[in-house]
Amino acid sequence: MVTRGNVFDPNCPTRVILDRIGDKWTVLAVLLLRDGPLRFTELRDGIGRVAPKVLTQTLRRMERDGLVTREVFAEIPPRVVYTLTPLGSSLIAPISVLSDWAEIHMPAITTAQSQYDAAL
Amino acid sequence: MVTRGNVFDPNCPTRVILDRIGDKWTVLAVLLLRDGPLRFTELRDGIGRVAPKVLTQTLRRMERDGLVTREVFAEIPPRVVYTLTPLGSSLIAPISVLSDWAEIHMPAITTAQSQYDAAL
DNA sequence: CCTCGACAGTATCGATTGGTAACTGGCTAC
DNA sequence: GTAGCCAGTTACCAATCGATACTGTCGAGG
Repeated sequence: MVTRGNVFDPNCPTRVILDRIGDKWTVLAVLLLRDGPLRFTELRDGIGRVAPKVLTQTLRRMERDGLVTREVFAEIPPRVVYTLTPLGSSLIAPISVLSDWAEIHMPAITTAQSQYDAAL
Repeated sequence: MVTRGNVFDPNCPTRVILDRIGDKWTVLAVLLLRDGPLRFTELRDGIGRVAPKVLTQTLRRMERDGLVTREVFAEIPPRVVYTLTPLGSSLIAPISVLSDWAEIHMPAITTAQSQYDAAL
């Protein structure tokens, strides 16, 4: 018997974790960092349209959760590099499965939506 | 070459879908419905602490996305049964992987958090 | 000399959401 | 007769999201 949380217990921290790793920006950040460390602007540009404030919040949370490391180089101009930790890397597989699902089933969902909307 | 979305395109609907299926309540609802159809209160009680309004919103969204069907029996007291569609069932595997990850790595994350908080 | 841009963010302000508490109607059980 | 079940809805409030503007330091260009 392994020590293990239970997502159906509202007081269990897995609830928070599940919400955290299901976060849109977190998912995209993990997928981008899959191929190696990136800088702040590289993440921002890779994600596309994200306010810097929100990206900072996301990355700080991920750092706190032990998913990424944040290395600051005291240079001019400043350089900050984000790297996946082993814990963060272990998320790549589950998240890739999820994003694959989203990409593959997108047409089915959009048609379901238009059917639903047309039935009103 | 299969028609397929790209989560890194901000204009692609996969963005929305990724956010939708990563939603806390959606994940829990899918996991609960894995073993068969459930009624509204069964879902509410299974999830634990969710406001009825929020659960309704979640279920309507899932219905619109084609993940669940909503059957209303015009009885007294009213009875509404939610069932996973094949599309919704195809989400079970990815989501189970995610929730397993959360349950297994919960200790690692909580220790990472306390280390981070202690370092301030 | 003076301004412009890069970088990694912060500050500020609305708009949008997420969530809580209270209410609905029709019945049934106490 | 009043209390509760069922599946929600309504009114309201707090937290969050997102867009825009700004910071400080430096090198490059005119």
